[in-house]
Amino acid sequence: MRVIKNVCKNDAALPIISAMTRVTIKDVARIAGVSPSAVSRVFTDGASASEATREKVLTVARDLGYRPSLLARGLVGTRTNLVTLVMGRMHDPFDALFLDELAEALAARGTRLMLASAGRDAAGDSGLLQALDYKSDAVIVAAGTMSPEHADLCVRAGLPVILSGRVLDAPGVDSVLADNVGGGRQAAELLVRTGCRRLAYLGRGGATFSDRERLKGFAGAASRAGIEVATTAVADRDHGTVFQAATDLFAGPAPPDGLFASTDSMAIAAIEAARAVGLSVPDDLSIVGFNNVPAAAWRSNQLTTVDYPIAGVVSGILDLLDSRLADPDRAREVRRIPTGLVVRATTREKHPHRRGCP
Amino acid sequence: MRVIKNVCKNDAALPIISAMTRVTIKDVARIAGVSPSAVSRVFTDGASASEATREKVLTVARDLGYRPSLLARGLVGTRTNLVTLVMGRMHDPFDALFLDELAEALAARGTRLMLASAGRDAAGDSGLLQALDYKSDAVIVAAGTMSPEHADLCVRAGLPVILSGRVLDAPGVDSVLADNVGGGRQAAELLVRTGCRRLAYLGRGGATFSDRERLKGFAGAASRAGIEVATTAVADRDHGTVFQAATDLFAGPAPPDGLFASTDSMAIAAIEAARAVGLSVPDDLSIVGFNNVPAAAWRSNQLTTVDYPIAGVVSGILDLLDSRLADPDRAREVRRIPTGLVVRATTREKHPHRRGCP
DNA sequence: CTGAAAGCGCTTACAG
DNA sequence: CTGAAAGCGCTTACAG
Repeated sequence: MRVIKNVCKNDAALPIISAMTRVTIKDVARIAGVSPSAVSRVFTDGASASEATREKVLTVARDLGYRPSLLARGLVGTRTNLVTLVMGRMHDPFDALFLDELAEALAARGTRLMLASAGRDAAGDSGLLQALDYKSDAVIVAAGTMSPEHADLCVRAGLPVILSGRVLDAPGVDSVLADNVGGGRQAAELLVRTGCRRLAYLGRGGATFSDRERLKGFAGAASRAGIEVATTAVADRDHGTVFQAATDLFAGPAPPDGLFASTDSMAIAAIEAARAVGLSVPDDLSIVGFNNVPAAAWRSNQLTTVDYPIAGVVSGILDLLDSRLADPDRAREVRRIPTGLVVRATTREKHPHRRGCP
Repeated sequence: MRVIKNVCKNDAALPIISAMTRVTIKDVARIAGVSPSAVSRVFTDGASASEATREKVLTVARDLGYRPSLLARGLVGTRTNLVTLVMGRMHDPFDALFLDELAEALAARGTRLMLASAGRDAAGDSGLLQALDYKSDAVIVAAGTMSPEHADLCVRAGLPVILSGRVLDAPGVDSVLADNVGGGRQAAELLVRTGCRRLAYLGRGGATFSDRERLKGFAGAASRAGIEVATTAVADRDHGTVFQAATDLFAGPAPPDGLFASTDSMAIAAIEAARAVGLSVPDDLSIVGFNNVPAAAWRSNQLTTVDYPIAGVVSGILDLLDSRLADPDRAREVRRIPTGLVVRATTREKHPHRRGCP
């Protein structure tokens, strides 16, 4: 390798990067007339280096186009500034919103992001291993169900695990999530308040953590109002499947007058199903979604929904990341970010049945 | 560090990973009674090791929970099996579809994916630098506009650059993209064929590479049919902004009877605008989108659109990646993947004005 | 097939 | 403030 160094001279006025040959700390040290240690210190925040040295090194580094190898740094250093995110397939527009916000926030603080698909193994443990293999500072798990065993393995290995959107009662494993239970409650209270009496929940049949929590909050609040919730479960979150399930529900023997869907995507499919069977929304049927994705605001949907506090969840994750890195032994923390209701046109005005009351 | 090794004994029947202490190749070598080189060979495909050695090493490695450090491997080896993807903000559902497919395809071949936001700098050069810093096998650029200078820098440094959705005429820089021009042509031909005569293009005003190409194909085919295309540009791709622009266009002095939008998202906003101003789609106005995102198929949209061949583009990228790694000096290649037309309900039946002809 | 040695590019105590 | 030395965890020629 070294043999061909400089065989191919630069012909342009660009940094002197010979083909295939990386500029190393030694090159900079040699040309600047200092030791590699000195160069290293100049590139390390808070390390001691005289102004003269700093200037010499910086100049040479710039001229040579030197950049410290993150691989070498990671190998020897204690922190890599790298975080691994375990995600599932991004089948819902919401997933992109979340990833976008997280990626942006991490980039803003100079943290690199590596992706690992939860993919085949439900536990997403291949993602954890990948995080370990690259010595990630932490792994953020936003998909699948993590087993306590795997979580424990990571924590022992010194890899902080932060769960997004799910909770695991394992020592050292932090969680950040939207207050799904609260959001479900808000949905139920809105529907009840606006006169709905036959409430239904359209969800994944408990297939995901969020789905279970949202139903719990919804059913709980409904129950307090003396209403029992009918649930419809759909195996696949695909639009067509949900549309069909909703159509069956609406055309069935006990159609609801108030529906809460696990996600906006499902709620939108329900709106279309309502139209298909000739139900008027919100006159015959009120619908509430969850997430507040852009499509919820579209003119043809105007979906009332529970707003997922993405920014809050993301900053919660960064917060917990910092805290955990600062103190690896701190107690686990679960942070639930409050949701808000965004009332649009798929629910009725307040108190329609109280019209005329004082 | 080493001092605390084994201070905290394992209490469970899990691999022996002492707190904070990584199992290294030396540990495995020592316990297996072989040299580190031997262990390395066992973990290297196609390296020579006797069956006895292999078995011993593998057993010990499993018991100890040993995994080769990718950092160390990357530092010393010639390939890292790591690819960096430069993406912009994921404001369109399409972005998630693409990333999802790419991530899945890379994972399937055992390649790790690192994310770099194009973010602030339009050139996305920070992403390139990040790719360099981690010794990525290649960088896939799917956002922003890359300057020839930066591309050249990467190629010189031995970092293959693969452009997705854009083309750059620089040596060694490969590209894969949907045939935008062809797609635009298909849209125009469909509209003309179904009787539209006043064609309009709703796009980003040439802000992106795709936008320019789609308009080019559309306007070219329209021109061959003797029709001049009116273009409407929108600065922000936000739904509300597009809705307003489309409303203005439709309510303006020269409303079109056939509209081609740069993306499905924009086309859907246009559908809603048409409804808002009382235009009937497709009777008064035909609309064609681009991408074929899930929402295009929704009952309330039923959007006729040009299908973006995501799978084809992704496999093209992997293909070019392999080729480039196998032969770094090969000529640059631009691969355009054919698009297809998905005809739904926002365009008319064929030849409505020829009704009665033989 | 196998091990000793050198090296990847960097940082971290350690003396000065 | 500075440099020599050791080491991070691995692989790659090089002899055997």
